[in-house]
Amino acid sequence: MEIEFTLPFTYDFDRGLERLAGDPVNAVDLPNRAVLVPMDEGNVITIQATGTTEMPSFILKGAINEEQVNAVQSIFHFHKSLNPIATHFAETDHGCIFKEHEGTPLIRSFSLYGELMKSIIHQQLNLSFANTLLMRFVTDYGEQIDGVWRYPSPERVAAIRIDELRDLQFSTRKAEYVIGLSQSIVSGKLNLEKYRTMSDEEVTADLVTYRGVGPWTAQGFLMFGLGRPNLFPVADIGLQNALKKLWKLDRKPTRDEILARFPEWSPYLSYAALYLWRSIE
DNA sequence: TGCCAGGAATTGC
DNA sequence: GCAATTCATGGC
Repeated sequence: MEIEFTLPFTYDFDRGLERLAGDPVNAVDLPNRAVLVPMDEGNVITIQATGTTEMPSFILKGAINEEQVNAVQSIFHFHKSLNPIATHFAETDHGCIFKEHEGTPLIRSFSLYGELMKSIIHQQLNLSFANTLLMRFVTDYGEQIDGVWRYPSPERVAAIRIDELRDLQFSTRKAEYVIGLSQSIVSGKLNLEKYRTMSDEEVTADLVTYRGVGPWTAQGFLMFGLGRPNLFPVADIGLQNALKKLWKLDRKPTRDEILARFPEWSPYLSYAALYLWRSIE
């Protein structure tokens, strides 16, 4: 199945793609403006941009049914206009960062489980080393099919011994978190799909009961896993550094200084966070 | 070289 | 309860 379509709103696919390219697990082809999406059903869908930010158009190839087309359109935020977000930030008068990233979508992760594993692995590590660790995890235990890496199944990870991950340079705790969460999924206690219909607060309250998941990880999961628009991980070092730069401070902003801006950015806190992250990449 | 990194659990008072 | 410490190792 091959589909061509246009979007009736501003959409900066290239910026969205740049962000996806920062994750080495993703199969992104920046020069050709394309990305491969591994689907749960086993096939791979290709999205390629053919238009511009102002006149976005795309070719979608490889879907096996209408449901997959809808799923992908939801993942990429093709289904709903981004214009209200740009309008909102224009009115809050917070400058150049939000204006500059106008039309940049929050593209969801292709796997809820993968997003959770990635978040755990990224905790408290510099991005470079975190990505090295993540790629070791995926290449050692996952599989590459049709040019795209897939995360291992929770079943596979649940059976890993801690010392195997230690050999990949995971800390003991990080190994325990990754394996333990996978075991909870295998047992049926933790059901990530169930979160899709729950509120941000309900998902957070449940997620943080699991060892290895704190507020930062829960908020990241909501943003990038479920695509929720109104979260801002105040504990995030990257966001603190981005605000330090934006506000020209000689120190990182305090929690209260950040919280004071929430009313202006709400209900699009996630986009404020996304654009701030992009501003220091 | 020493501090920091897109945190969270554990310990100590 | 809340602050300090620990985890682990690469990056700069």
